[in-house]
Amino acid sequence: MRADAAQRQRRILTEARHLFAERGHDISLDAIAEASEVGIATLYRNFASRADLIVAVTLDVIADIEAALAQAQAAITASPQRAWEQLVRELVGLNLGAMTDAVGDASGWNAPPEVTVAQDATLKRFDDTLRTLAHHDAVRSDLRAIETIVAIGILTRPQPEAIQRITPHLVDHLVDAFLAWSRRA
Amino acid sequence: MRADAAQRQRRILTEARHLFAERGHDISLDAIAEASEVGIATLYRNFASRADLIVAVTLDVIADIEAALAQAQAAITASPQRAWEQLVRELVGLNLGAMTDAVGDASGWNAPPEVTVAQDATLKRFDDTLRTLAHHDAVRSDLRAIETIVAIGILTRPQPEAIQRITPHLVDHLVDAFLAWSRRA
Amino acid sequence: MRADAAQRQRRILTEARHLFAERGHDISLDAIAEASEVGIATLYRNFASRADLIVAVTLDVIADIEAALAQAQAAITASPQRAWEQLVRELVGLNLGAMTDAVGDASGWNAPPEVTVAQDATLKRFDDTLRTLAHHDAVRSDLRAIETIVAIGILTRPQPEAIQRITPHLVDHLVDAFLAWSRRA
Amino acid sequence: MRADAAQRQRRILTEARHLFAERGHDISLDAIAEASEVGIATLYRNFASRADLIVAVTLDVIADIEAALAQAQAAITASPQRAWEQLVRELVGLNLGAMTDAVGDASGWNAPPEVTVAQDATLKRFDDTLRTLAHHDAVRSDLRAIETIVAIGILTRPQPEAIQRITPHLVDHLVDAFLAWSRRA
DNA sequence: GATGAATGAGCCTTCATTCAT
DNA sequence: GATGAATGAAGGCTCATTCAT
Repeated sequence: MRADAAQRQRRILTEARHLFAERGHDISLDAIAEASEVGIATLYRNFASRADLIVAVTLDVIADIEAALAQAQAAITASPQRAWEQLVRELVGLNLGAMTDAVGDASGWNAPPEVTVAQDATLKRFDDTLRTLAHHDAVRSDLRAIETIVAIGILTRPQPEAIQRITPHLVDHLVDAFLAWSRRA
Repeated sequence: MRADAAQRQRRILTEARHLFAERGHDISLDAIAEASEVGIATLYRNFASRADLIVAVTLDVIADIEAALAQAQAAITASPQRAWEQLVRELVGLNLGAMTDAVGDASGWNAPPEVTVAQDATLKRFDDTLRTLAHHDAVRSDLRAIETIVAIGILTRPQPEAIQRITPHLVDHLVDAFLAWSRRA
Repeated sequence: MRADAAQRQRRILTEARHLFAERGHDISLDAIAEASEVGIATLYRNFASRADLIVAVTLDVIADIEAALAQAQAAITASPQRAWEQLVRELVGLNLGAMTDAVGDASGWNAPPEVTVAQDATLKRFDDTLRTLAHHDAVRSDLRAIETIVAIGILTRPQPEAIQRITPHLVDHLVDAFLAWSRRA
Repeated sequence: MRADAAQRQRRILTEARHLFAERGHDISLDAIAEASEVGIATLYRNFASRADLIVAVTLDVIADIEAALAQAQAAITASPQRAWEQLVRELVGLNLGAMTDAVGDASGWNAPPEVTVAQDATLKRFDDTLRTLAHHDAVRSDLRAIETIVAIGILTRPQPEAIQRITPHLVDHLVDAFLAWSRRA
């Protein structure tokens, strides 16, 4: 049952991340539970509150950012330019915007220590990577990790489906624009 | 009496637009009524439902886009480049993102005819302007009005205050990036 | 409608007081709303939270205590002994126990200022009355208002109905016991 | 193994009794299980429902009342007065009020046969004891066992901590009052 | 016509109870 | 037999919308 439970928790987390990404932050926990095919109380056993669930999803996203960073760092020596582009596209794929959305009821979301600690560590590593990239002239030297993350978050914030349908390539274009800008001295 | 009523409706509209921009789409109608210094029932007399209010605000925004377009068109002869930049910055000032946010419960928002008609007219005029600008090499020739509008909407979507505090110039940078991209052949 | 609303608020308050007294503190707000013949949201319009409703009921009870005190003070000159007994019996009739019960989830109930202010004023007046009574040898000189109130609260705490049925006169006896004790030097 | 199981059941029972006494009737079964250092399912294996647990605790209390009675009966010959006072103080120490509280959701608690049988037996023995005591002029002749039990239950009902802090000796005083009353012809 | 009050549906959360290992 | 996990029903509370003055 241990394995079963872990798997279920994973499913809830994944489903939550999907739904935050797809339908924005005002998705109900009931909806997440249903999508995960569990009762609402099971969701609560795994995540003690809505805030806790958001924290868990955030940590999950941060872990993915870490992974993307590691990959990028390994790729720098081969081609800094390509490593940077890869990294950005990887981050775009993570739906960071969904978290910006989920986190920000525009009201005060005070990230708990677990999050800020992980966040700070990741941002530090990211800034290190950026320094190396700047050294290789792959990015402008005044670019900061936090800016990059937030920028990608802004660009990938969940959109009403209608909008996505009408302008399907727009986000790609904006990412291109950001990439171009990020490289300018 | 007529004037009084019109003024009141105007105030509600303005206040709603402000609040959508400042506090995002989950602002309550009670809050809007209070900010407008009218009873909730008066708000409902003027706008039959939340959706209707959003429609009205959207039309208001579209009117402002029209005005910005007119201004731009007048300025093209003097300097197409400057006219384009001015137009974009004007649109950024309109908080288009607030509407993207208000409209998009991500769920099905079917714009009513009034909106699509106005929208289509404005988009047409916008596309005309873009054509002229492209002719003067002020923007890339494949840029479309809808893309521009949505792009600026994405960039100016209301952010959690914390994020604005941490990366205060980011939106400006992204607008710069978009401008640069929009000019490339 | 003003009058109507005030009356409705009064009805909710009264009904809440009754139900707290009859069924104890874990009565649901839905039940109170239903007994008051209003929707749950109306209850919430009048009392912003469960805590607020309890506060209101408490203030209502305190007002009744004040009235009982005034009556007692007027009656002292005629017969201190009778005045004291009257006062105690009056307080017993107020169902103070219901409030002890409602207030005390055993967890921390921090009385808001409105309550403590009213409480303190009433206790002060009560202690004055007790001093006068002690002076006339109608009560023991070491008796304090707070003790009296709490004692009567304990004696009149809502009981399971079964218990009330089996020992119908018990509370009267306990009140007699308290009265006798209160008079001993 | 048998002994182990019995001990575990005993521990749950004791812990439940403690927690009912300390934190009132709205303690959760999870909390009781945790305090007993068993899983919730184990608690359920031993006591099929919350009601059953309350029954068991009640029987446990009744057994303690029996013990107190036996002690009292043995002490009567030496000094009826002292025996009576001892008995009352013993009963006060049993936290009968916690049970009144746990039992009484004020809603219909229909004591199951096991309880009524034990209860009736104990009440009978208690009434016998009272008769003997009355014969020795140690208590009033119209005092009944059920009244005594319920009275002590009322006086020892768990109070909000704040109240206990403010009037620490009150329960003692009320017990004194009851004792005095119980002796009057 | 403007207002405050009323309403029910829906959300987050807890808890007694059952199930599967 | 003991355990942790799963569940649904219910409670406190909010909000878009309607009603009565």
